[in-house]
Amino acid sequence: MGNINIKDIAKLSGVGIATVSRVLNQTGYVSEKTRKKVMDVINQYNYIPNNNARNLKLTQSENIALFVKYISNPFFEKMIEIIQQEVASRGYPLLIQNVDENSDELDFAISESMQRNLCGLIIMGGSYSSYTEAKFRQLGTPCVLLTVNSKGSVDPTLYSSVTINDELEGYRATNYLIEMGHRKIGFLYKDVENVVTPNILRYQGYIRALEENKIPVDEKLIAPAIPSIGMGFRAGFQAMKGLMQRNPDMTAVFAFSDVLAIGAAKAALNAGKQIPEDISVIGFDGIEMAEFYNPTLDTVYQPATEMALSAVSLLHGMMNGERTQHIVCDSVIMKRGSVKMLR
Amino acid sequence: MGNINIKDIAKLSGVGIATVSRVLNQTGYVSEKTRKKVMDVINQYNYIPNNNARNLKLTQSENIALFVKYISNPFFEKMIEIIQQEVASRGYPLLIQNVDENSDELDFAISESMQRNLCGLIIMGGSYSSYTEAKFRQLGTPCVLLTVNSKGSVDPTLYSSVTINDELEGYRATNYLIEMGHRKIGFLYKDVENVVTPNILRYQGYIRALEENKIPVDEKLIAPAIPSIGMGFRAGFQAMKGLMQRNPDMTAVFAFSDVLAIGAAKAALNAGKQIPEDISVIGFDGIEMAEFYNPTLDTVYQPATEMALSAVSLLHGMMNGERTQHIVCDSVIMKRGSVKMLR
DNA sequence: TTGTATGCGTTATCAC
DNA sequence: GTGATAACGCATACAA
Repeated sequence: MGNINIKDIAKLSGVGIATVSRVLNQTGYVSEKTRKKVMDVINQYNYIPNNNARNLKLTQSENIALFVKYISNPFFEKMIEIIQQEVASRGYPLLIQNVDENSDELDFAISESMQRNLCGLIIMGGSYSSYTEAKFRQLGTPCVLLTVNSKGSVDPTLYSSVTINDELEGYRATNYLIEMGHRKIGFLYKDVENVVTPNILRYQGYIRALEENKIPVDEKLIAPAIPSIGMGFRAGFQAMKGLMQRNPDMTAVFAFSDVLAIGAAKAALNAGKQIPEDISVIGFDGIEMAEFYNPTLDTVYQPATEMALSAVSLLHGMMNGERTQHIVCDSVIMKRGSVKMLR
Repeated sequence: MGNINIKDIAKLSGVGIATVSRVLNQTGYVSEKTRKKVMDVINQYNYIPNNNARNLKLTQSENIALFVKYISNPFFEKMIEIIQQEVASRGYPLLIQNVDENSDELDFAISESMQRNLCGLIIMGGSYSSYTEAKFRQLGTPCVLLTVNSKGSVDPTLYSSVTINDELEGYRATNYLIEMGHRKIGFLYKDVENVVTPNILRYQGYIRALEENKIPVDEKLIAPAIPSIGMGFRAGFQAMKGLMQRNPDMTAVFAFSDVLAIGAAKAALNAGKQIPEDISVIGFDGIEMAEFYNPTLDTVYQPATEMALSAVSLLHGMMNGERTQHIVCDSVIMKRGSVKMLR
């Protein structure tokens, strides 16, 4: 029974209800003697204050929430862990909420924020669209967008963000392949209708790199992973199979995520190809798994730790009245064992 | 500003506060005309009821929480996703909480449960120790343990559980290697002092298989992954390096998780060994990544989907007054490309 | 069918 | 130093 409340504690320790509250919250004066007396009772009965009542009274909770679109994305794992630790170290509990594919992450965040009186929130994943100024105003709670931004369509003082320059990094990765002598470069991405996500931006970077190098863009080389299979290994595997069939002369593949890249690599290996001898593969994200794959995968490494730390730090700052900021982190191309110099 | 409340809505729609509440909760009678009128105002002002107040009043929330020890364990990913979907499909929001390494998951759950008036909870990961009857009684909320149990030290009507038989599966995996002709079998596990976790049970199964087959247990072949490095790929990598140095004649390795197995495989590959020609590797869990590794990894596949579904189903049953249950699922040894028949 | 009044467990403002 | 007591926003028994 968790039915024991502050009134019970007050009665049991023979003091007033306000005194118990003071002991609990270390606010106001209370003599050492009564403090000890009350604490004893609290410990004895294992009393834990009810947060709902507390939050209701304070019209604000001490809860920070993390909304994650696609919580099973391995790239998010590390960031989730760090965010959790950082938030905890600042004395707040972290509520993690998965946002399912069909929900709008900001709408969901607004709803949850109002319902739970959140004091701050981080949105990770998601898309660049659907973020309107009205929504941020309605939210009215410090908010940090992680890995996405609003593309400048919203007053930037309404939220903070931590991102990378997806278009630029996609451009760089493609350029790297081109510099290594590749011309027939496949691209694996996730097709989401009418929604701007990081992978679309990376795709744009891919296109730009080709065009700047006067390499014709070939539709056949571009493979949207089948949405129904999701964004996992299997999607990369299937997409790569089709890609190889359509393009026997393809020498390299750029996948918009490491997970997709690993699926693609497996498909190539299964087809009897060697990596990188027969086909080069580069992924994106820099998840640990890419490092331990066989062969070790080249990838565009996003500084996940730094990004997560920045996000929490920005949020904490905003909660203390500091200004919003928009941080764009640099990625690094990890040149390892899966891209071969041609000729 | 989320400062708009039920009283405002009542005033704005020219009705009483109770009527708004009735409209909101679809309880009691309310004429279609006023219902519509109220709904219009609600939509217009984007009113969202305050959950803290609601939960406080109801002395119970509609929140189900999932406590995960080591949320970054890839094996948990899929289960988290399914649990989230299942819980949502039953109309409850799911709060996911990571339990950090140093916290006792049950203590944490008790505290959170009381603070938030949870109506049900699932604990995933964690250890077999520390679960006492007193704690479950204090919890007083439907609770399902997933992947661990209390080892019979607690009245089984106080909670439900969904597990596999870790000792037996560890035994089977080892036996499989022995049947394939291996005798020098390394074991990779995570050493946690004085705590019984699934990996200790798998270790016991390993020992039993050796003993039953009259294979001497060799301390040199047993490698605890360094705790400070964690349970990730890197830990498996490092542990395997030491293992290979100490045992040049080792022909097979059984890792207590796929993640550890992948790290170990990479270490073997880096040392110039072929898998499975020079050394066989088998993991545990059956994460998707094992299937897409190169080579495809043999593993003890845990029915993650089934386990997650069962957990939610049991919890839901308990919330409706049904009895507790203790489900032990069967694992399957996936025989793929990383174990070789010796001679 | 609708409105009023009470209490859920806290915190904080007062008096004492 | 301490103890009543009024909110916080909502659901509901009860009266109308």
